[in-house]
Amino acid sequence: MTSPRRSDATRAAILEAARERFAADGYERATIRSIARDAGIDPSMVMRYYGNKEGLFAAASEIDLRLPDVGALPATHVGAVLVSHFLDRWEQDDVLTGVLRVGVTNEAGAERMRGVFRAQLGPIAAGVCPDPADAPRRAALAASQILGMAMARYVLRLPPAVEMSREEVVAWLAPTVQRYLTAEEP
Amino acid sequence: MTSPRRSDATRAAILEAARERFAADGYERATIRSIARDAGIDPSMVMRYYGNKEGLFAAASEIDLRLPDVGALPATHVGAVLVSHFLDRWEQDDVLTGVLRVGVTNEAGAERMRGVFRAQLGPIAAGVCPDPADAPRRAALAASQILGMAMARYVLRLPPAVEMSREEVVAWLAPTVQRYLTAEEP
DNA sequence: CTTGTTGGTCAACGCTTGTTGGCAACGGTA
DNA sequence: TACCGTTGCCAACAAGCGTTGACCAACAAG
Repeated sequence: MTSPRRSDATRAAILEAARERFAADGYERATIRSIARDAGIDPSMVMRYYGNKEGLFAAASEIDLRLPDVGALPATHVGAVLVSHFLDRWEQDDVLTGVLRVGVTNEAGAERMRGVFRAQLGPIAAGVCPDPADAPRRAALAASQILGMAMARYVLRLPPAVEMSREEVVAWLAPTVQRYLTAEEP
Repeated sequence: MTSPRRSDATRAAILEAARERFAADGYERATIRSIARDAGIDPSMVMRYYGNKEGLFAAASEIDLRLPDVGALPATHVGAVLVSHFLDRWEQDDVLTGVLRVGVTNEAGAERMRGVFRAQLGPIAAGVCPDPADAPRRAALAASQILGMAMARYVLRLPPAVEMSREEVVAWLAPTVQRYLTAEEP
């Protein structure tokens, strides 16, 4: 279909540099010039390939949470599986931290965050919670706990949150998420 | 001691405008010029009274969580009292949203956040948890849930989190915070 | 070989930013 | 009255920003 272009390597280098910069600096301080410098090309190339800074961010912030199919596993382990999965994703993928950072001061980033929440976490909640009608609420509760730990551990770096082991975090957070998603009442 | 200066009104106007701008826009997009315009004075006045932009932020981001004395109330209600208190504070005080926004992209903001956490939330945890040795860990867990809900509800504005009633949020989050602070094991 | 398309650099644009120094008006004090 | 520190505005600075258009080299098609 789409034949490979000679510039594909450059495009990829730009995207990679953009992801790192957005993750490390947020939207405003991640300048097109610094991204271009990291990618080893001229700033004007970024404009040619991605239109403007917003377009670049849109391209660099595609998120796939790769959430597992929770229908296939015992309903009592959903919390642990989800928490564990999110810790993995956050440690492997700069984009998550990037979008979180950007979403806080930039409306496009916040909108992207809401989209991911609705399209990817929503269905999970709908699949495991008792009454599908309040699936969104339950998804939001679970998201609040997971986002909060990501903030504490990877963005604000509160010392005790950073020092806790992976297993410890999972052990404490899993019951919470499990309850938010499946408990009949608060 | 310190006699009132003729410029106290101006200084206060600057601080108020700064708090609003930092809360609404974050550190980078809240410009000294826009803050001065809001305060109805010249940008150079901001420099004279607060040195530079970082100094202004430092002055505008003093945080007092006004946490209640948890020793005085039944240990089983700590979770509900804290969650309820934080919702109040977040809805009344721009500074909290401001520092949260700034802390995400600015190191000074993150440091301020860590300071508040250690000095104000830490003692609370130490006062109610079984073993004082892991009070910091428990405080971090509680903070992660509270911060996460603040993000979802007041910063990212995930629709379901915004639409939930205050009582509903308290009902769901209180047992979580209670468990993080007082449960013997995860 | 010529021609047209693509990949890439360079220099500049208009604008905004934080920050600085000069200068005029004010208000107590002596 | 004359004086001096305070308060405020104004104009400018250097630096950095996103963005643009002209221009050159490499390549593919005819």
